[in-house]
Amino acid sequence: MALADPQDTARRRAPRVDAIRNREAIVEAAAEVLAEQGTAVDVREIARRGGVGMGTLYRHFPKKEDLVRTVLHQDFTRWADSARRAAADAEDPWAALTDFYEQALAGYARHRAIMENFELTWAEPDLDGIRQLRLVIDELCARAGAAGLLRPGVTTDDLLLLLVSLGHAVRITDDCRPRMWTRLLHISLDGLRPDHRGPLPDGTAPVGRTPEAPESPPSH
Amino acid sequence: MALADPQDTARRRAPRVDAIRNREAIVEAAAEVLAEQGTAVDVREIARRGGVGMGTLYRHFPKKEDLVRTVLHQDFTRWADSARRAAADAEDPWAALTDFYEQALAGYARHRAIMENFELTWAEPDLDGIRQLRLVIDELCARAGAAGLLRPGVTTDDLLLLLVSLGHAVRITDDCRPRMWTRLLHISLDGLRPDHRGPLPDGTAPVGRTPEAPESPPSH
Amino acid sequence: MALADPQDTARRRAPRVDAIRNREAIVEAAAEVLAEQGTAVDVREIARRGGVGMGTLYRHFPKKEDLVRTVLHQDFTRWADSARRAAADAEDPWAALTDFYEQALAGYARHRAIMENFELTWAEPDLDGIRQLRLVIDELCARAGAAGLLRPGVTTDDLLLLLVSLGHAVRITDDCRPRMWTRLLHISLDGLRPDHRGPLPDGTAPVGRTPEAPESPPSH
Amino acid sequence: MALADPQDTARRRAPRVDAIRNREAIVEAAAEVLAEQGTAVDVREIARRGGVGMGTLYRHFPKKEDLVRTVLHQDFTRWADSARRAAADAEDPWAALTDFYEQALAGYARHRAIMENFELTWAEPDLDGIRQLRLVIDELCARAGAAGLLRPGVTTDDLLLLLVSLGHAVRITDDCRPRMWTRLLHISLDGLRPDHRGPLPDGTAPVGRTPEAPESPPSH
DNA sequence: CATGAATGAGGTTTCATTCAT
DNA sequence: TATGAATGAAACCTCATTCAT
Repeated sequence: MALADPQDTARRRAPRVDAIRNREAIVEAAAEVLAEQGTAVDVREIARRGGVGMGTLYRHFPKKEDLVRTVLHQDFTRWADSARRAAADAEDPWAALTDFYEQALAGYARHRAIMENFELTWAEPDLDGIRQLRLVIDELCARAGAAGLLRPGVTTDDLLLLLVSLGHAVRITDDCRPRMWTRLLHISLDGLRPDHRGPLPDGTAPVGRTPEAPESPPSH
Repeated sequence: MALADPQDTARRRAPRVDAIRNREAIVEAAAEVLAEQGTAVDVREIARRGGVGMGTLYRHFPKKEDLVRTVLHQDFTRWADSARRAAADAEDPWAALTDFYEQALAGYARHRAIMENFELTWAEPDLDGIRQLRLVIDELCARAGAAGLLRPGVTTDDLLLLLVSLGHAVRITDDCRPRMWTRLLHISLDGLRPDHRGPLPDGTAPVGRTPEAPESPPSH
Repeated sequence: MALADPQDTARRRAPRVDAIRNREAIVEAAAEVLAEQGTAVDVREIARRGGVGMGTLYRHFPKKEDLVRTVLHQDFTRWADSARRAAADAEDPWAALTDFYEQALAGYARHRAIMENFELTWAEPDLDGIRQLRLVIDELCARAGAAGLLRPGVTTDDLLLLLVSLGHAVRITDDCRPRMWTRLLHISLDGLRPDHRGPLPDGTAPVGRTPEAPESPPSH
Repeated sequence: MALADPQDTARRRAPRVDAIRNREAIVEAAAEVLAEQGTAVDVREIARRGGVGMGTLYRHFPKKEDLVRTVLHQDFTRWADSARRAAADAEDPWAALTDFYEQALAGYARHRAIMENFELTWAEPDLDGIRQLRLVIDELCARAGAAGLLRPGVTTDDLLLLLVSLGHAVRITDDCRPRMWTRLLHISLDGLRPDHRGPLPDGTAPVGRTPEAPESPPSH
């Protein structure tokens, strides 16, 4: 049995060695290109970089979106995994949280496709890869909250939105002012500290002072 | 010279007047469309709404980007103007600052093209319209700082980046969770308060705890 | 007024001269190609024969189907018109009917796209061009029936189906046995003569002798 | 020879037996799919339903057309056989003929590929399967003719073309007006009756009244 | 000078056929 | 020998930009 198995699987798997290599090459190439250029890339560019023909690509991923989803799922998952590990290593819940942001922003904020699709978190909340990341944040939030290190009322959604928001900041400043975003992160994290006991708005009322004549956007 | 010119053009009244009207119609239509749909919009849609032909549009703006820049310049300028007025009306420097954010985010964050192109603030810092907005923020920053209402070390750039960053948050949550962003604004503004005396990073060193193995993004 | 009009229209129409010429060239090329090859043709072939670029074609006809419909409408209409004229010229109702079939089959049965789309007569009965043709047949049917020259119970639908059916016969024999179909037409028309008083089935019951074990098609 | 061969292959059992089984599986699957969807079907669908790989399929049938021909040959043959049997059972020559049409149209007219390729009867007259069907019709024709039940001059080709022609009628009406075609069959069969003594055209001259200006098709 | 028609490269997807395993 | 992955030429359609009128 133990002997037969390798052969048996070999028989079945023989043709697949190439396919698997190709699939991986495609996914890898796509991950590269999607990170660099976002989801608007030409599928041919992916095929070219993966060293495969269009047909091969479309055999593995019948629609461009399938490929994009696969890559995003993979990258989100990797991200979530490494974040989980880092959280486990952290000294205290607050350090876990700050490390998470630092590493997320230093690492994944350049991934155009990830950042592009992060916004779907609210519009289409169950994109599978994002869910995993949300779980990580959920836990970070709970731990810091339980330890009394987090401003009361802060939710996972708040932390997630902060992440996306800062991710955008990273992307737009990264070329010219490489770590300028760390200042913003610092500020935001301080705003999350528990010594701010002022209640957060419920997401329905305006913040700060209500403007009497809420300056409207250009009339167009 | 200064005398002859107006007369000369006045004599052939039609061209200049029409041209100006057309130019304005184009810019107005473009402002509308760019606010709604962002820079990816079809140029023909702009020409159609402006009631002019493609040729006219391209005579005034040889490249799509020229038109986009013009519109953004205008809209940034208008924004800066209204923000300046609002700042003058505010009771105190802190209220001026919070009002500015609230109104900016409630109003201009829906302007797709503005938000899309805000990122050029750092990549291409002299987009003229943005400079004006920056001046307004500069003043808000200075006033709040002088009144001791702002955390030490906060710069105009920080406030600008916060604006862009929150603008992104608005855009991605606006459809599903209309005012969720107010919570993030609250948090960030609290982080800007002067009771946070911890120094901000200089934009070169990592924030929080230095990660020993700064988890890198996917190797691509 | 009479003077102004030409100028006025000229002002508006000037640019269109080309467009109209192109549109006509496209339709003409499409008519050719569709007649020859049916609706499966490559759009580029049409553009090439029309001497225009793809963009021009798609400006006039945003979808391939729009172009196909336009051509079919035009060709069906022409057909219906000429058939109406021919019917008016015919000596008697029977001659009108036989002439119609003869001419239809000699002329339009080679038009692949027309024949392809004829089958939609029942599936999608209101394709506009076909309706006109149906009216012609309706009249032929009524006249012949009123003159007692047509077998009782024959309907427009019967005549239309006969036309499509024989059209198919024409297409498949045309290359090798050019006018073989005339024999079938002869036979069918004789079957339509009023001396056949046997009632036609109502389109629900089997014809001839009911097969005890109605030989089924291959079990697949 | 007859003895050695089976033994020889039996010794290396796998190749021949498998090959035959595969070939049959392919043909069967193809018959199914071709009947359902016509010749435009994707080859992979056939391989999938047959449970074989593309390579196997292409080993047996180097071109898609080879497979199509094989299937059509088989299906035509089966059809011819069952038709022959039915003809033998029929009470009289006329019943044999009408039964043949009724059954053919009720059964095989839904076989998309058969109907599609029936047209090759004249273009490529020696497709072997069709020849067999032709023989059946030949006999039906001869028997009915000999019994004086058929209009003089009617040929096997006429009957064959009628079959194809009505088959087309079946296909295009089957979905919406399931048995409408029986009326057309009735009419055509009546036109074949011997009381129509009018000579049939020889397939070269126009039928009915000669149109003075034989309305030509669109000038293309 | 205004018009809007024309251009054609470029994007995604399908499928008959070949070829490495 | 069987497998099914790989190939790549089309096919349809869009849109920034140019050019004849």
